[in-house]
Amino acid sequence: MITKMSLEKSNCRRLLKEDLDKPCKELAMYLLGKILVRKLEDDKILKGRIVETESYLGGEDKGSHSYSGRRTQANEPMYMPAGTAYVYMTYGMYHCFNISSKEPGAAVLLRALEPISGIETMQKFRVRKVKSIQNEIKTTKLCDGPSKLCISMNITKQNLNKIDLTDLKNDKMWLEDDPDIDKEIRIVHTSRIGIASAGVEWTIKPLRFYILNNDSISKRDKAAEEELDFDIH
DNA sequence: AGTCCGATTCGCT
DNA sequence: GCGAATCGGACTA
Repeated sequence: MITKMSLEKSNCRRLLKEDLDKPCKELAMYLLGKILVRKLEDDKILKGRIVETESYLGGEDKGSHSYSGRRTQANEPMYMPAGTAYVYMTYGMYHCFNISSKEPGAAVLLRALEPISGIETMQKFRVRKVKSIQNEIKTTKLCDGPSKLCISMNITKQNLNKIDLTDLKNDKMWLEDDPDIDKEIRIVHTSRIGIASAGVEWTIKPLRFYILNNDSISKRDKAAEEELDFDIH
């Protein structure tokens, strides 16, 4: 019994400040394959493997909330130390969850997770409010979007904005190494989603990253995937 | 105090 | 593929 516990512990190393203290783009790629762990009020544990991320740089990045140095109460977490949660509300009803990077004003948006555990609980959070459709959501569709993953893992601004994911005293949400990660994963680099108003130049920059052939991706880019194949063969 | 809009999702066509 | 839902907060005056 004791053996099993220590085994689990060594397999699931919690990520620390030094692990996340990386430049934004580097952090976005580093986070792929890592496990996001959420502990609910009732001690239920939810886990999902990070499979899609986006970098939002500071300063010159027209797609970023911190474009041209904009700094407000709402985007303050983008300027906080690496590993800080930046949760904001969008469209008046959804949340997006970011992790701040080493550079002030730059953060990584989590766009998709592959559900690992607590899937029944995620289903409950995702239950539709409309009565007409009540069929179960496919597991791969539970967290295949930035706001869907927030709903599934009960991530809200009120809950978790500004928490330090690397603080060992924080038991609400943190990151872990994935003991089961496939070492052969290939990363697709492509354009970001939903920032058309930032203009083409900043939309087409390859600042979105996802794990090739994963079923929980929000939006595949077949052209970029073929390019990747070409590069490798 | 008023306006404008979004790093989205969902249901329907 | 399209339009509606829905509201906090930045920005303008």
